[in-house]
Formats: sequence, structure tokens, C-alpha cells
Amino acid sequence: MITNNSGLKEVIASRGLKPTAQRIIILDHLARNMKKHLTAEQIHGAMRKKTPMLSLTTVYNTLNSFVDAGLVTALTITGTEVRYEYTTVSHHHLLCKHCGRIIDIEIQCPNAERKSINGYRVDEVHGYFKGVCRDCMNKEHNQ
Amino acid sequence: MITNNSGLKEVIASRGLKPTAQRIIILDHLARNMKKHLTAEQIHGAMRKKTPMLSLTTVYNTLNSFVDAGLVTALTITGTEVRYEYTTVSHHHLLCKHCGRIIDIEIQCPNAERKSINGYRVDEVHGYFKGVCRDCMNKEHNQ
DNA sequence: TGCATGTTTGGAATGATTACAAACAACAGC
DNA sequence: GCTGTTGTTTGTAATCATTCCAAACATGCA
Repeated sequence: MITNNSGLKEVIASRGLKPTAQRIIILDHLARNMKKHLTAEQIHGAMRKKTPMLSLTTVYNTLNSFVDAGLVTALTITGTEVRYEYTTVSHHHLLCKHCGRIIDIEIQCPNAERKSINGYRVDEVHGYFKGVCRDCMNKEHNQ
Repeated sequence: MITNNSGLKEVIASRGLKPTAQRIIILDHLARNMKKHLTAEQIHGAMRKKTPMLSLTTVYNTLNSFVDAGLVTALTITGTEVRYEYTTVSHHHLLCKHCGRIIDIEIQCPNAERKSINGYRVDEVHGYFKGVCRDCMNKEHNQ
């Protein structure tokens, strides 16, 4: 298996999680597909080729551990399934109502880094838009 | 049944939907519980007392129609179930990770009214925070 | 070597939501 | 007042993402 796991082991351990083989390959896959916002099912499907013994339950367990540890962000935009993203910089998202894609949106947001609001403690900030992406608008236009 | 349905019929009709008895009582219930962010199940449970024949499927159908018509907002914050809100003014939300409540957040947001971003068409803007509400922080503190 | 703890596994269970087909209601044209 | 059409409601069954659970496994420490 050709993997460039440099650092991932340490990243996992630094959050207090055991860097097991399963956790490393899952985080590696997320790191290689940063813009894709994959579902647990998709991750499991992609890993199956190289690691057929990896169970779907382990994928769910691992993703939940990563989210709890603040390593990965869970996006609940669609309402039907959770999409996972390896966290780098805080940013917003757009869900295209036509093709279902989720697109990263780099936009100025004064609330993105807030740690408290009206006396509430804030741990996560999520901003997302629903609309139609450029590709789908062009398709629409050409019909 | 003491209902003040004044206007609801017209509101429903104005969006191109037939103002059936079921639709009116569901919208009435949402209008009376604006801050509660109810689930379909909760709405169905509350209506059952007065209207035992109302089916859960109808509640789902009705809410979906309302959301499609832009009359009601679907909140997919929790990731486990959709919560519905009778739309008035655009605002943000906070999900308390301890008690599970969703709280309206009135906050200045320069992106709340945007109709397009980077060439994408924007139909809905959602901003939400995950953290801990004041009540739960106090409880924590007193332990 | 043996025990303790945390992880993985697969199959079964759960729970929210949708699909489906039959019954129903409203309403236009006759 | 009847009849057909269209959209709505209903209940049950199906779907699908996710979690539960108990057994097998891995790791590391006494």
C-alpha cells in the first residue's frame, strides 16, 4: 500500500486517540479528498478495494471519534446523511439543489471565530447556503 | 377548538397551495410555537389530541410542501432529524450540545441577505452555532 | 504469561423519512 | 344533481443512514 501517512499518526495521537491502522487510513483518505465532503458510506466503499476487511461500523466509530476530537467536521447540510471534511481553515459551504454537490465558499464572516454569543459558549460555527452552482446554472441556461 | 386562523388560509393560498384543514392546523401550530423548532413527530403528537385522524405522512407531506413554498424553514442542525420553523425574519441558531435545544440567535450577519456568491445563485442562508446554552452552563457550574 | 483496556467486526436493531395504492374531497362541465 | 379530474390524505410497508451489541482482537503493562 502506497500511503504518505507522514504526520497523520502524530495528528491522531495528539488528540488523545490511539493511531490504529484503520484510523490512519481513514484520515489519510479524508486528507486526500479535502474538497469532496464524503459520506461514511462513500469512505467505506473507497477503502474496501484496498482494505476489504474494514467494517462500516468502524468507519462510523472512527469518524465520530474524529469529530469529537475536533479533527474532522461533520456537515449536516443535506438532512439525509452526514458529510465529513478534514478540518483545515474555517469556511462556509454551498449545497447545490440540482446536482447535490457541496462546494467550499471562502467568504468574509465576522462570526466565524467567535467563542461566545449572548452568554452562550460557542464551540463550532457553521455557515451554509442552498442554491444552484455555476455548472448547473449553465446547463439550465442551455436548455 | 380555539384557533385564531386569521390569515393563515390566505397565507397558504398565496403560495399556490390549497388551504386544506390539515394544512391550516399544522401551520397554526407552527405559528403558535415559533421558538420551539419542532420535529414532524412532535407536531404529529401535539395534533393527535385534537385531531386523532391526522396521519404522520400528512404531517411530512404538508411540511415538505411548506418548505418548497418557502413558507417554513427546515433546520438540519442535529443531523438526526429535521426541525421546522415558521419563517419570519432571517436569523441564526445555536444548538446546545447538552440539552439539545435549538435557540434563536439575533446577530449581525453581512451574508444573511445575499442572493448570489461567487456566481452561484443563493436561495437560502443558514448560520448556526454548536455549543452550550446558559442554563446548561449554570448547571455545569453548580456541580 | 496473563490481565485490563480500548478497538474492531458483522449482524441485528432503531428511527426518521418516503413510497405506494386506495380512499377521499373539491370543483368544473354537463 | 351527476360525473370525471385533479390534488390530498391515509395507513402500511419499505428504505436508508446510523447505532447497538456481544464476541473477537490488539496492545501494552504488571
